Amino acid sequence: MRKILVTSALPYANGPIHIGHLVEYIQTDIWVRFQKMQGHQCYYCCADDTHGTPIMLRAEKEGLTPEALIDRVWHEHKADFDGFLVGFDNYYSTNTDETRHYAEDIYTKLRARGLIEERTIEQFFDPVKAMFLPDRFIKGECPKCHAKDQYGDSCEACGTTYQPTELIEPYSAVSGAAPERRESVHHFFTLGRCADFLHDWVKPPQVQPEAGNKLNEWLDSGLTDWDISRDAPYFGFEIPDAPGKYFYVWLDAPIGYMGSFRHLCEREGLDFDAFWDRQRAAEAGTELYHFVGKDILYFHALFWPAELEHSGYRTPTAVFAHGFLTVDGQKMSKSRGTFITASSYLKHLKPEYLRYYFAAKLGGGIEDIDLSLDDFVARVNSDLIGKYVNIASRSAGFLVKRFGGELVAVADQRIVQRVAQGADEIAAFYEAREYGKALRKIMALAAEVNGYTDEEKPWEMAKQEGRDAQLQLVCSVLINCFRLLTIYLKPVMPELAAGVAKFLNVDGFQWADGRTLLPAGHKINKYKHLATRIEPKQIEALLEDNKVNMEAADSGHSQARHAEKQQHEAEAATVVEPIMETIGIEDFNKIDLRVARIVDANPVQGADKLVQLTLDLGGEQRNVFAGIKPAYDPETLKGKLTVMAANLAPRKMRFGVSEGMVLAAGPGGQDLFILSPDEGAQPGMRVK
RNA sequence: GGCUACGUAGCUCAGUCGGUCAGAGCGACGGACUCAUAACCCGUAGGUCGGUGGUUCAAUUCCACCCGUAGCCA
Repeated sequence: MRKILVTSALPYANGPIHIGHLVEYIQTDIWVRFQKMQGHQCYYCCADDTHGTPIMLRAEKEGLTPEALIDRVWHEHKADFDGFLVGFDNYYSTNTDETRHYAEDIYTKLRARGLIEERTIEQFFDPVKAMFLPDRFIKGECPKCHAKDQYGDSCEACGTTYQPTELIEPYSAVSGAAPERRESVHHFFTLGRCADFLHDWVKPPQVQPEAGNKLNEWLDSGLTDWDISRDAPYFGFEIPDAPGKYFYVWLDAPIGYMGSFRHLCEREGLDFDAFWDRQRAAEAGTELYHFVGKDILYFHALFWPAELEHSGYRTPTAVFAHGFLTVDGQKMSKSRGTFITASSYLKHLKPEYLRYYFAAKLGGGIEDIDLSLDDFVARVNSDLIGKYVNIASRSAGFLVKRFGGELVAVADQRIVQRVAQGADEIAAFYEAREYGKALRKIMALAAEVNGYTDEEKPWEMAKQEGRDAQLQLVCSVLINCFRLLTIYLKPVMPELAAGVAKFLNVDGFQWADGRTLLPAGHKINKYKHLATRIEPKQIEALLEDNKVNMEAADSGHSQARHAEKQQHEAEAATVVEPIMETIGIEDFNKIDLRVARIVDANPVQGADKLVQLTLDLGGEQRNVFAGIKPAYDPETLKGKLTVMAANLAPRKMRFGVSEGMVLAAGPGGQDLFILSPDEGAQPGMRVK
């Protein structure tokens, strides 16, 4: 049995969890669930990252103490993670005694080894707020392209990077005051002296090959020492032997992994040292893995192992980096509504759909992944509902109605063996974080099972005399295959798997259960829908929700942080059609617009885009064909109020006569939005 | 600017340590079926594998350069 400790990067406690963050937590959670299913001892620890200037200022702005702010955000984050079935063994905070203890411990040991140096540096100081300013809190004119209001580290207009001291007419983003330059003593971790160790360490399997390239680039250009202290006022841990100096948030963030695990150990009586002490960990053979975004590799694959190595702790077994998330091929955008927060997603859609889609896109590398919304809907619906769930749906009815839900033995059936034989390959894919390959394999097996069903034709057996035994066999085969596929999918879709366990009348699923089958005589329960399809409307509503949310969203500039950069997206200008030539009121009045109720809506046989609408105008009913099928499911339109052009000449179409036109906006396809009047409007009312 | 990735069918992506590897899913089209959440099954899709050169008997797969996209430059 392996003994494994796994972490995801700590989310910063100044903003909500969004789907960009979730890539990592879902990726990690799938891996952890897989390890647990294997019967390994595996712990998943994480925490909120709570320190630093942004938190301090944010709390002040909201009239809270930092402690109150981080407490509130902790509960928000925890609820989001619970909602997405991210099963931490412990979700903690960095602002805790445990984390303080290890921060001080590591610092003290590094210092004893002569790896901490004090140097005087010059920094911008805000005379009004009486505080030193991080680069991000200084703004000014870009020295190169002269764009105004650029941040202190880089220009968003021309992309140049520079020192804050190079800004023209700098000002404090906190108070607006002109900053002064002041000297201060800072503490540095002399990373440069760890280069030899890091050269050896930074390579597979500790890091992925692509990550190794990047890290070597940094190594080869020489490591500069790392400034790990900040001056008061600062929300964080005071440095033991340096009053008024605090640990920089990035020093104690990874140490939060230790703090969180320590807390878990206290609670469950685990041996902390067996996972962290260099000697003890080597003896115990424990493993330590960090899942992180590629943007924070520097911290996790250079600073962090160097700190650990030189303070007597074990180094990570591996750091697994992943890429960023784009939505429909572009950075998440608030104006498009694709900056989707975890909580808003959960209001509209099941978490496991996103888990499935991310898993389908994830591999072991550090490439970015794209959430293509159309593809998301199509993939979830066709893979999960059409292929996988359908297997249960098309066999359970016969079994329950005809045989009291009782199964017969199927071990000798070829298709069952085929599915069972996939287990090792799929397990290897999960282990290597090649979830996309795992799911491809699982769905290929599901397709084979559906093919088997079509060959056997159980529905014919059901109608013929004397073929009961055959029918029961085929359906037992299908249920057993469905069970195996569910075992394979469980790391990705734990809740669905739990539903399947109930349906199949079993306790639950471990990976090893894939080596056995349901025994003859086992009875399953009546089948109820295990999952429903995603309607395109749900996606629209989700995007709409997040467009509204943007006002409340924080500008979120802070230190480099997973997915944080994605908040700086450029808002793409929407192409607006030119306004047409001016008309008089008399021209406008020629168009008779009426409120109409959609009393019936049906797809048109033989037409891809048309929906046949029956519209009630108060007194009369109209038949109207509207080309809105790609955007609306006819079912969802029934009963809605909308607006129609009522005096448009009837037009004969291939499918009948259209007596008017409903009003809709948008470029077409799925991006089509029909108008609807506010509450209180009645069918037949004239719109003017 | 330097560096690192990526650019394969309408869409989302596999794949090639150089030679039957030009693929899958979705969409589309045609057919079949009706057990199933109009799901499932079968067939069709002719895309110069970003562009231009080079190496080679042979390149989508190696090299160079160019174009485009993303990221990194602590």
